[in-house]
Amino acid sequence: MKSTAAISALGALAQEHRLAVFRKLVQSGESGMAAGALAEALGIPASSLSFHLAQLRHAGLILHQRRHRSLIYRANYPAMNALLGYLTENCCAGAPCDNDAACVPMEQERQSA
Amino acid sequence: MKSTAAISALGALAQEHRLAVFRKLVQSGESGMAAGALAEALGIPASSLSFHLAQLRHAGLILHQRRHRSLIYRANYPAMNALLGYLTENCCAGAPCDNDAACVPMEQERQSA
DNA sequence: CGCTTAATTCGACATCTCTCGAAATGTCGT
DNA sequence: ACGACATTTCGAGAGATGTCGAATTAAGCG
Repeated sequence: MKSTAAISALGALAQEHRLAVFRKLVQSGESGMAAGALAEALGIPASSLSFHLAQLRHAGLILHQRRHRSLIYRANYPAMNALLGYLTENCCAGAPCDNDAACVPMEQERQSA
Repeated sequence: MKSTAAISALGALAQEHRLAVFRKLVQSGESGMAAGALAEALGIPASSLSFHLAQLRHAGLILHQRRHRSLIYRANYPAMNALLGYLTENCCAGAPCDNDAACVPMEQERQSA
């Protein structure tokens, strides 16, 4: 990961609403959440949320796909892993995690069914 | 770590010059670097650098102490660990590193003597 | 096609951020 | 105390970011 990409990703997460959105998407796992559902859950006006989703998307931290009339957003786990990797390699002493567990979707949500 | 602290830390790192400063301080290990040395190494005017150092300091990511006429800055490793911990816990699936290695100073710089 | 729902884009505004020279502050050597 | 050095604070301007209602685009249903 290049430092410009890291800066984009850090900047995308460095905002109250966007961090909340990203956390929510991580919690919702692979199935993700529709924009409207996010807006209601977080109490953010649709147009404001749309702005923040675009920022997260440009930073590569989230992905979206259309399902019927809704746009479903979900966390891009590999991107988050790359950010964590960048930070541990470049901003720590290079003594990070050597297991490859890292950043994976929260499966427990899905397997509850 | 609270999410407000995480946002401060993320915001502090989400800037070209500040990320460069922090990386430089990580590289320089426990001994740190003086503000002037940083300014010269990174080609940033003193007053601009001072502004960025203040941001990093307010975010808790760096520490400083006076040595003779210079102010020596150094990375606050525990703060960086806390940020990494926050991100792996809240923005990943809670399957982070379970070893406690994490973020430690780059000792190889010092032990070269 | 026309209607409804879902979401984005536009536009205008307020606010925060970054930059950097000049002035002020703090520290040391003599 | 004075001069020189290291750094910060001040101040003003340019530019980026966040907000959100209104208008627009897109998808599905009858």
